[in-house]
Amino acid sequence: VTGPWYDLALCGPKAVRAGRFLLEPDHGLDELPRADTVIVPGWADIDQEPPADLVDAVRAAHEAGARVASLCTGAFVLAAAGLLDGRRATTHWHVSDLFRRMFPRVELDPDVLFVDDGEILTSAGAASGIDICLHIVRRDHGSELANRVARRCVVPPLREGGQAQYIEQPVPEPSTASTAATRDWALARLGDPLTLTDLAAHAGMSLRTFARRFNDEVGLSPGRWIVQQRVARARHLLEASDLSVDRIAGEVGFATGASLRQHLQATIGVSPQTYRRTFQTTR
DNA sequence: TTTAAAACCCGCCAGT
DNA sequence: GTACTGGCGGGTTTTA
Repeated sequence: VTGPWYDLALCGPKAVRAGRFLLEPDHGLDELPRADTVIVPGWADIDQEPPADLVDAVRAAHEAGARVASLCTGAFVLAAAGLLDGRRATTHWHVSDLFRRMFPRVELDPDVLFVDDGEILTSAGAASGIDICLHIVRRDHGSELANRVARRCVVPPLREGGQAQYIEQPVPEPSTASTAATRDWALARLGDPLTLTDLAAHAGMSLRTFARRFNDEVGLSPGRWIVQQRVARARHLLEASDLSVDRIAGEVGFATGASLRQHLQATIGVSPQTYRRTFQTTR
């Protein structure tokens, strides 16, 4: 199957400078309501009102039935247009406090890479714009094509975890960031059954404290982290080995092949066989 | 595929 | 009062 799958146009009121580049729009803002999908990129002057003509054009596009997505601080434009009122949304974690003050009616989730609320989508900091665009491709054309696009761009088909793992932790003192040793320990025996109780015992903490520290330091719960590590290792084995799916499942610590299938389906939306066919180097 | 048991997660709260 | 710990309940997810 070959493209083009989308017809891309850059729309804006005038040429804009983005760092050292000058972006020359193909169309004015009056073209926006004719689009199927409108993507609003990061907005520089977030503490000022976005231009009224831009806000109006985005609102008009939405009313005309367009799907509207924002990248990074582009969420401020969507919010100013009222499109996010009462909806879940996200933006760059660094500006989440300001965003909350300016748009209290938006249900802001600063912990995710992107939010898909049907016809309105918002994404977090710069690189998560790639995640949301891949997500849109996946929605429109399926996982297999999305994965091929990801592969072509040399990015992961789907990143796990939220923004929290990228936020600087105020006090990650090596001696006190003490789930790190337990994470190494767990990775070394990922193929064995590992329970939260085992991990907490290794760290010398109660279940509750271990889970809480882990969340603070990693941005994921222990259980999710373990599954994510197992899936990552399984993906590697699917790409690089000829082992059977059941064998790989056992190898990375899933009790059954069914379990691996289910988690792979949940994280990247494909079966192990499909994944292998897409990513295994030709032999 | 379905299902019951086990494990996990997280808000809540009392104790230090 | 504040910061942290850790047990509990029960809703959710995962396993077998």
